[in-house]
Amino acid sequence: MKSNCTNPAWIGRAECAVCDVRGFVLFSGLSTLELDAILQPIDNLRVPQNAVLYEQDSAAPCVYTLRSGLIKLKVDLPNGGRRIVRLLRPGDVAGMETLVGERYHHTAVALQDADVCRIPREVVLRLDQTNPAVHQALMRRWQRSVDQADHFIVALSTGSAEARMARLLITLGCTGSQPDTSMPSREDMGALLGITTETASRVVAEFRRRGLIHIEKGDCVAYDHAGLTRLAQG
Amino acid sequence: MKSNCTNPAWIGRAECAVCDVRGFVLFSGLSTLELDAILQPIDNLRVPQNAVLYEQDSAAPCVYTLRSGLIKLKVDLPNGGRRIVRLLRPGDVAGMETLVGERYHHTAVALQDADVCRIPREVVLRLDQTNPAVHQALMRRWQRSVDQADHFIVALSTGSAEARMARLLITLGCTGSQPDTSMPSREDMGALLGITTETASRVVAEFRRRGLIHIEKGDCVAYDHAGLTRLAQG
DNA sequence: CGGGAACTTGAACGTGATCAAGCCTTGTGG
DNA sequence: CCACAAGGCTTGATCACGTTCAAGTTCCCG
Repeated sequence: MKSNCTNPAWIGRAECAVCDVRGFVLFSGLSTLELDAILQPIDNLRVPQNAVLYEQDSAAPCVYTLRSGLIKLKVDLPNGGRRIVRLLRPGDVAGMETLVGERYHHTAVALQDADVCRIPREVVLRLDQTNPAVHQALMRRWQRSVDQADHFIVALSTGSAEARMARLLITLGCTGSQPDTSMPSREDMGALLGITTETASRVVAEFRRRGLIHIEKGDCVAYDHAGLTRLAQG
Repeated sequence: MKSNCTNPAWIGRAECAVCDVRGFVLFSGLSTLELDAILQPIDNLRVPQNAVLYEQDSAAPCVYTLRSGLIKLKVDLPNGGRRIVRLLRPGDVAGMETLVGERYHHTAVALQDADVCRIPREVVLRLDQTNPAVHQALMRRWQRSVDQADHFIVALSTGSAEARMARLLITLGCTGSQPDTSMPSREDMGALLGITTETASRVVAEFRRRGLIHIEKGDCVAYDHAGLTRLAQG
């Protein structure tokens, strides 16, 4: 991880003003001038795949906005297992619990190389109080977290393994941009859906045989979206 | 349901100032004077058991604070089933999605007779902008929703039926006050845990045989808290 | 090319779903 | 006050699905 925003010599600083997430992230309501004023304490970090962004129950001084990549929030279970409770994509915010509490509620790990901005709690709180647009954006983010959590309950923790997997693939595809998406490991899929790694593997294999998905080199897939939607029903 | 706060003749209006939830609900930061000024558009409702407070996807003009009782938020599944995604207790807020959106995301139904205050979106938004304490309270409520949703994923949708049921009973017991708590129907338990009504019934019966719980007249239980905790592990 | 991790596959087992009765409680009308 | 109907709860028998444990296999990286 390297830091940028706090380095006065970093010419990339200006990039924040044109940052491609700027339009839909926390500070979208700020003028370039305002933006510049608060950039000082903000760090831009690269989080390599599988790196831990923060650990559950550790002190939580900062929130993070995701500029690119994919991040999972997981919870460690008493019996040694783990459960993934959220997937964050570009534009999402991680660690908002710092705004009303002391510690992180999850462990955040990059599923794909990620690019994040680290923002001290105080900066967000101050902006939240002074700038209505930021405040509005913050409320939206919070509601978004709730919606995503609900989606995990309703879509990814309900019904047969087959139905859950279909819904997961559809959810991943919703990233929008490309028609194909990179796939998490079978182990992560298991932790996402509340099933074992083996079952995840079997279901994916079966989907492949039926021609519902197609795995190219590496980890990308193309869908028979209609067929998956049918399976997702239950 | 009868209305109170909007009725000028309602002497109970003063009760809001001494309302027992006042200390830990949205408006805890307001003076009695401020409180009085905003009371006008607020309705106090009684929601009988099994009554619907609001319907999923319907227009959402208001948020509701729960003063007493128990409310479930459920989602209807494409295949006809339903899944309960949250349980609200006194002090919780329902329908916060109205603050950033147009429609309710769940159907809210009273599990026990409930007493709620209905507050128009505009009132909350205005207070949120003008009163820092209200704003702070709102953020806490939002985070609380997220935490509760996470709990449903991690505790109530993970592991064997037995473990889930144990965690549910512990969660219900956490209401705190009495040592015994009223139990939801077997059907609701199923919808809470993502299992069938029959399995819910079997597990409860088995718990009873083992002396882990005890069901008195009506729908109240007393726990062997230690034993349940052991089962909850996995 | 070799070693390791992730993935795949198989066979046996166990848990929960399903379908189908029966039972108990509650409320209603004769 | 009893009888009966209705809905929720319980229980049983069977079956399917997912877990578990144990090999293989493939892929990737050094």
